[in-house]
Amino acid sequence: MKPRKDTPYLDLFQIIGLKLKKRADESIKELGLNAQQGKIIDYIYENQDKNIIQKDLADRFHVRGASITSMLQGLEKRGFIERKIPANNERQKNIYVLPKAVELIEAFNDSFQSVEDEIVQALTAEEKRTLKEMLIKINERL
Amino acid sequence: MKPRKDTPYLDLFQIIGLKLKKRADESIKELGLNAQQGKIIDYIYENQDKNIIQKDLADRFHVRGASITSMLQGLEKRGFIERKIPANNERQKNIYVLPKAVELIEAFNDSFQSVEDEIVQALTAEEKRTLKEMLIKINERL
DNA sequence: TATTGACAGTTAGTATTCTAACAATTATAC
DNA sequence: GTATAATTGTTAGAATACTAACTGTCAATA
Repeated sequence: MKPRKDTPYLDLFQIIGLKLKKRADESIKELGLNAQQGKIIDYIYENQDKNIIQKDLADRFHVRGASITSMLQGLEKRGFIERKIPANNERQKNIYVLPKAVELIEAFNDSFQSVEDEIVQALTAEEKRTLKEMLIKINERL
Repeated sequence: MKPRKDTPYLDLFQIIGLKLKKRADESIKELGLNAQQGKIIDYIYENQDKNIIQKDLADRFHVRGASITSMLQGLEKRGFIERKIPANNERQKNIYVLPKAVELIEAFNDSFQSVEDEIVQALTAEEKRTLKEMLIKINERL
């Protein structure tokens, strides 16, 4: 008899990832944004002094350049961010957060923190440390 | 100074989840299916003697009923599965895998197994056990 | 048994991400 | 210096999952 195929890690990561996405989306829904948009605005806000470009966002969030284009066009149209072509390289666009978005950052960071807390609520401090180490190790090698 | 907001677990789960989705999709791409379709076909194959209905798939894979309808319509049109309304309940549809799909199951299970192995490649047997326990605990409470 | 509510699945329309092909700019190599 | 290659971002079109509204069927109850 052939050994049963089983992929518990793959399955668990997929399911947990899906659940977290839904929780995070739900938690900032009232702000008119989804979790991905919130995370991106926060990242731009924290790094806009470093002249980040769209490619940096694509790398950080593991999505394609075309997706970033589409997302940022939406956020720009709604007045959350602006994009400026820097003087030294006309291929690029630097990204900046506008006041309308800055107002929201604290609120959705609080929301994300709640989801974060839910994830590890059942773990001891020791377990949390171990888990974080393993997740980092897995992510690095993937 | 206000404490820095930080959500390493949320971020790591999202990134690892995304990477795994892409790996799994890539690994069975040549079979003309994506990972989700492969997982669903495998699940149907393993459970078709239990008279599973579309709702079971929605629950197992944490997607909406409408998404299952759309996915199964596609798989049915391409000859991978069939759906039959059972005699005892005309609201439901039982799902069965057709030979065309059965042929592929072994191939994409091998592919999924490779991705599974990549996830935990850098962990010891002890660490793997610990990780699995923690993931299960997290998933249960989410 | 008639009404009401729950359940299973579908449809229409929206949002997000993807791939592939492309344009424009900058870097590299000869 | 010029041709070639790499980089950055955009567009068009496809795929997938979502919500909300809907149909039809079954279950509960009064």
